[in-house]
Amino acid sequence: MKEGKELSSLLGYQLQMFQLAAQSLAREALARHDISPARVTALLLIRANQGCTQTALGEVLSVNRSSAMKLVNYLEGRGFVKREAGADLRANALQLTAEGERMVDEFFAALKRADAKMQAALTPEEGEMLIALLAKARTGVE
Amino acid sequence: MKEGKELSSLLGYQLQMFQLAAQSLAREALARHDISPARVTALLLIRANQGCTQTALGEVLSVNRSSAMKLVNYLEGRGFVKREAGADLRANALQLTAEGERMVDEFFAALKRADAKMQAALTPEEGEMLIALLAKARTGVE
DNA sequence: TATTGTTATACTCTATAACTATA
DNA sequence: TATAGTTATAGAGTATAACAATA
Repeated sequence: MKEGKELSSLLGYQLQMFQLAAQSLAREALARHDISPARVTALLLIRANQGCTQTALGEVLSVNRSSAMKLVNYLEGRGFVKREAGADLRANALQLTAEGERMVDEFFAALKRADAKMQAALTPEEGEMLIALLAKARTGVE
Repeated sequence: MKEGKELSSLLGYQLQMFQLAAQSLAREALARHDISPARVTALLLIRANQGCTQTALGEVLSVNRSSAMKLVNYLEGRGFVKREAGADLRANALQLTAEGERMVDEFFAALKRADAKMQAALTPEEGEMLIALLAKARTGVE
């Protein structure tokens, strides 16, 4: 199957296609832990923002309150996250449990290995450049 | 919300986050045509590979035969694609209809506009570099 | 009044397994 | 035997709308 010049020149297309491959690698790397890349991302975000609310977490991940709740339900069910009472009694202050703290390091190491595979065809400099360009481009959209 | 150094340095994370923003722009750009970016991608692939099979289309898009079929059902229902008999009587040879040929140009123009917005924070050279790096990285995964 | 979390419900996308017709 | 398409069914993931508690 050819892609054609037009399709190849679309950033959106290259993004989508590489994301498919990247997702697959990340999923594979986490398979033995039986957790998805998206859920590990949530865990890493909670660790970097202890005490944050479900709504704030959802905003970063571009999902609504309802979906954020299901995400936290799952992480709580696995024993990685606990909901504590915060200053605002309406909101849950999210915290990692001891188990969550321990596992998040393992998950992150697995993602790092997947990351290396994603960059197999790139030099270290190109890999850094790609990460930097993605981060920079994102600042222009939000 | 902070991202934390670890998360920011993950290619998989930057990819996922930028993809969310990019998807949103592409969806917006196509909203008045009531079609998703993924379906337009399929249309563009069929145009670049007239006579291809559903299975081949699905492989490129990383979906199975069943999902590829639903995709083609939709495109056929919209009148953009027709299933013709090929040399292999088991397979459908996919072709764009006249309507499909006409609309695909409009869809592509809309995606081009979304693409420009995705690159708003980048110089033209950086945009080209990003596209090239994504394409190059992908070759190393497959 | 506005916001957080929650619940119930529905929609989209994709996967699996079994069937058919060709090869 | 193997492959392309099809069908029926099920599973994620997400969205919407309405409700309770708190701000």
